[in-house]
Amino acid sequence: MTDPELRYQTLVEKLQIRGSRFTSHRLALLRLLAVSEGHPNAMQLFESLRPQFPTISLATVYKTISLLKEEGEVLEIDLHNDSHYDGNKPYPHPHLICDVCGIIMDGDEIHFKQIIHQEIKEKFNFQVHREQMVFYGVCEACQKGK
Amino acid sequence: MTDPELRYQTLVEKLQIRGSRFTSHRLALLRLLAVSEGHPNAMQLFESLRPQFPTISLATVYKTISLLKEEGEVLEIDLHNDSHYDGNKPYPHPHLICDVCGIIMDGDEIHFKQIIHQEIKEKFNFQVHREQMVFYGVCEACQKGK
DNA sequence: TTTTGTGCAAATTCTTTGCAGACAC
DNA sequence: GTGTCTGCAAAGAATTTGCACAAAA
Repeated sequence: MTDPELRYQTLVEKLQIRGSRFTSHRLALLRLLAVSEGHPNAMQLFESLRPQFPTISLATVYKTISLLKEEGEVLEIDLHNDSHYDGNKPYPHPHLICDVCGIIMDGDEIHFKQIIHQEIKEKFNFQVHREQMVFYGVCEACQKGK
Repeated sequence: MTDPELRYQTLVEKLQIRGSRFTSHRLALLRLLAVSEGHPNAMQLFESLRPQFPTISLATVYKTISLLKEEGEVLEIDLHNDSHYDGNKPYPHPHLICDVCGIIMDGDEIHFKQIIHQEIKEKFNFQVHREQMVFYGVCEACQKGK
């Protein structure tokens, strides 16, 4: 687990190098993305920031996310007609999505990645650069009927 | 590999049982989905059918796909703002997408599925019902510079 | 003061929906 | 005949874009 403050600094530095400027809205969004353990979509980020920044717009959220994606500092998770973002762990990793409560969990402790890439290389002679794995099912809490 | 004609019959039967009716447009779409080795999206299906059925509409394509999804006879692949469909192998299976030529290939001969589900069960106590795995990279043909 | 970021609204893209007429059965 | 399917056009939802103004450096 990355230290959130450290992660925030990284995001700031990446944009600094790029020559980007820092508005209060943008800094707040960076912090939110750096800290967030969840996997918000653009609307959720927008709604999270709105109480503190009532004039912020959804377009600004998209535009800043777009910068961070270019820098490889935000991972986009393509779900059905809905993109979610992970600014905390920007490298591809599996996600577990509960059909009952909708939670999106990280499955980054799963260690089959090398094996799979190897198998794909051998069977299909296909060179994997990145992957997106989403597992749908029922999370522990929902199984226990909470 | 399923026999395309057999697969077509299965799709027809599924809709028959359901009490659906068969227009020429719908039958042609079923055949296209059953036969297709590729992974077309709605627009591509629409364009494939249009030469033979100039009056067909995109809405009809979506509506019939929707029926087949309900019957579990079409697999939807959620890509970035773009859904592709597999009516040939409707069960979840990995896909390999070439960043160069854009081809979507089946990776259904990859045998790590049981292992992964087991690992997810053990590590997260998460019960997997279905999954979507997409691997992006460079296909054999494009590696060879064709 | 120059360049980039912002909010707004309009435009895009993909998909769904409502409806009157067409067609399957 | 009657109930479903169709094409069309409009509506929705997520995302992008153009632009004049605001703010950063």
